[in-house]
Amino acid sequence: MPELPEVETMRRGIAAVVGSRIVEVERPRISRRPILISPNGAALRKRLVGRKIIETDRLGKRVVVRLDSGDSIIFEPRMTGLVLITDPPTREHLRLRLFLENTKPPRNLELLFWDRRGLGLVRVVSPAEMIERYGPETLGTDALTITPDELSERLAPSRRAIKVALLDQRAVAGIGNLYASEILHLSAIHPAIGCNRLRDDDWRRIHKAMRDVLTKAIRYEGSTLSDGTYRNALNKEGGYQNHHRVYDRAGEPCPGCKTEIVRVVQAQRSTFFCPECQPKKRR
DNA sequence: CATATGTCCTGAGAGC
DNA sequence: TGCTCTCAGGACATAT
Repeated sequence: MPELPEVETMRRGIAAVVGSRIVEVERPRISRRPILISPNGAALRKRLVGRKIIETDRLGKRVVVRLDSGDSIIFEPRMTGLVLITDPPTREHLRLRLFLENTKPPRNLELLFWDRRGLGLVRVVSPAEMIERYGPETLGTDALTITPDELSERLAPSRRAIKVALLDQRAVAGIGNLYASEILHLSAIHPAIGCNRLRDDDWRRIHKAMRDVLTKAIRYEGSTLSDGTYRNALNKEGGYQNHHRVYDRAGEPCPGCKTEIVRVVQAQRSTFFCPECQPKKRR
């Protein structure tokens, strides 16, 4: 579930690791199928041990930790992954531990990757591999920096439903299933309308709603859903779930007009919307 | 080329 | 109570 707000919260939460040096790498033994960590074993240790962390960043839904060697560590949480600097939710699903040392307090820290379902991954990439895998040819412009014009240029030619198109990371990076529904409700756009049927004014509303929803969700440190999986870097719940307008609220009243919120399935994913505030036909 | 569908995974919750 | 089944959706592979 971690989308842009959750991943940005993780990134901010690990700020204390900047300036520290990696002194040891541990891959805890797990009684289930291991996640992908690339490279692995001695090669991983060689790329990381002795390296200093100079910066943290975010690329769409991935956390980036930049090293003084020029390499970057990419943490990709996918569904249930977490990047933490404190005790993880359980010992059982701890996937990677980086032991850190700093010249100033906190002197000793750990940078952890925890993942219950194990769909996430960790990758150490060179500058060239960084561009190849996550450059502008592969990954779209970040949802927080894209301009209204670029958003419509990238999406408007498509015949896909707007909700499905917003999930395409090659077009715009960072939006997932939860925030796509929230953004379209705030924009008053029906989720099944084809992108090529939207007008300039629609794109401007979508762009504004996208910024408003994502920045507010970051302010509340993301959404921890009923399964309780998502946590910030200190293993604390987010708060934005209490501000969801439609997501996972089928049958409840729309916050705008009190009509019952509807759940439909698009591209095998749940979409939530208000049939009154987000009409399919517009006059 | 654009778009659609299948796949991985765990654990919560439903239904019997 | 305890079993089986379904579902949640990140990114990517494969199919149409």
